[in-house]
Amino acid sequence: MPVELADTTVASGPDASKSKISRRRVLDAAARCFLNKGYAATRLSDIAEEAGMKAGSIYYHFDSKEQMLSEVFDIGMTAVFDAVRTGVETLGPEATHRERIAAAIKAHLQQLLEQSDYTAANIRIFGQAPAEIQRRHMPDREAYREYWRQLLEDARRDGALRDDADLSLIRMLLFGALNWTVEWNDPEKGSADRIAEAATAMLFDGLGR
Amino acid sequence: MPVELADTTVASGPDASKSKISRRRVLDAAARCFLNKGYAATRLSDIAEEAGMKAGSIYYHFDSKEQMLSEVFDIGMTAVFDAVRTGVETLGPEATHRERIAAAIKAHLQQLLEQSDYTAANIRIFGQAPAEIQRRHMPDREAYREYWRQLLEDARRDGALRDDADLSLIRMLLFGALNWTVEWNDPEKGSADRIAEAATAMLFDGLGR
DNA sequence: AAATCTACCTAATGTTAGTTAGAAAATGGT
DNA sequence: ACCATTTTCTAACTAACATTAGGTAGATTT
Repeated sequence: MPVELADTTVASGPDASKSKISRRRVLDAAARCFLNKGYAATRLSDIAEEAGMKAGSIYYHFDSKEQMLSEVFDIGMTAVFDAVRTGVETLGPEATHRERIAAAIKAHLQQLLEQSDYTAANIRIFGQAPAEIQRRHMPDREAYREYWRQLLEDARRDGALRDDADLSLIRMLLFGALNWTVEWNDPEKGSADRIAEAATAMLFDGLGR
Repeated sequence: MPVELADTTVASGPDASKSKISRRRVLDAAARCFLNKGYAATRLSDIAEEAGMKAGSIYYHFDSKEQMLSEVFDIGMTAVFDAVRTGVETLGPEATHRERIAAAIKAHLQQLLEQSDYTAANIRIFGQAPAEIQRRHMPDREAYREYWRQLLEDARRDGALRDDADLSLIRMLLFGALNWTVEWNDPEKGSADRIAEAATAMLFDGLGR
C-alpha cells in the first residue's frame, strides 16, 4: 500500500520510486480530465488512457475516483496559495499596495492559466463536485479568501483604495473576472500576464475618462 | 405527439393545455437540476422527482436528456438577451453610454440571479456540456457577445471610454465578474441590483484614489 | 356508451462505468 | 539465475441509469 504514511525505510532518497512517478502521472491525467470534462463526465478509462495505463490499474494507486478528486483539489489550492504568497512577499516591504495586489493577480492567473491544471480544475469544477468533498475543502478555500481579504483591507486602511467600496463584494467580482478566464482563455499563448495587467488596470483605474 | 408543430385546430386559445404545462414543469425542474448539479451528474429521476412525475414519463414530453439540455440553453440565452436589449432600449436615445452599459449589466445580473434558472444553467454548465450541444449553441452565444461588443465599442467611439484599453479583453473580464456571481451569490436576497452597481462602478471608475 | 386519446405509470432492457480479484509481468536485491 | 516485491493487466462483478415497451385511469370525442 503506497499510501501517505511517512516513509519508514532507512533513507528513501529523493523519492523517485517507480510508484510515486506513476501515481503522479495518473493524478496529472485526472486533473486534466476533470478540468476539461468535469468530474461526473470523466470516466476512469479516460484518465487511464491519458496516463498510459488500464482503468483497473488505477486502483493500485488510489482507492476511488473521489479520492483523486480530493487530492487534485488539495494540490491545486496549495499551488495557487503558495504562488500568490510568494509573488507578494518577494516584492519586499516597501512595495506599494497597488504593486502587491498586482503581483497577487499575476500569480493567481499564472497558476490558473499556465502552471497548474490542478488549480484550474479546482476552480472550474469545485461547484459541481460531490457535496461531501466540497465540505472537506471549504477551510482551504476560506483561508485563501481570507488572504485576499487582508490584502485589500490593508490597501484601504492605508488609503490606497477609496473607502466607499464594499470590499467583499469587490473581491468576489475580482475573483470572478480572474477565475472566469479559465472558461475562455486559449491555454496556448502566455497570455496570463497580459490579462493580469488589464485586470489590475480595471480594478484600480476603471475604464471611464 | 404533442410537439412544436403549429396548432392546426381552429382556435387553440392561450395554449394552456395540460401537456404544455407539464412539459414546462419538467423543463423547469431540469434547469434547476442542471444548474445545481451539472449535466452529467443530474439523473433523470432527479428531474422527474422535482417535477412530481416518474422518470419514464419524461419521455412523453422529450426525446432525450440531451434535448432537454438543448432547450434549457436556448430558453436561457433568449431570456438574457431579450432582457438586456429591453433594458438598454427602454432608456431612450439620449441616455449616456455609461447609463446604457449600466442597464445592460443590471439586466444581465437580474436574469442570472433572480429571474431565470435557464440563464443561470446556461452560463454555469455550458462549458461542461457535450461537445455537440456546445457547437449547436455557439451562434447564439456569439450573437450575444457581439451585442456587448457593440455596446462597448460605441461607448469608446464617443469618448466615454479611454482608448488605450483592449476592449475584447475588458469585455471578457466583465463577463467573468458578472457570470461568476452564480458561483457564490445566495439566490435569496434581491442582491442583483447591488452587485450591478458595484460592477458598474468598478468598470468605469476603478477602486484607486 | 363505445371508441379513442392523453398523460402518466410500472417494469423491463441494455449499456455504461466504478470497483474488485487474481493472474501476469516487471523490478530489484542476493 | 532465483525469489520477493512491486506494478500493471485481464476479466469479471455490480450498481446505476438512460431509454423502451406495454399498460391504465381518466378525459374527450363520436
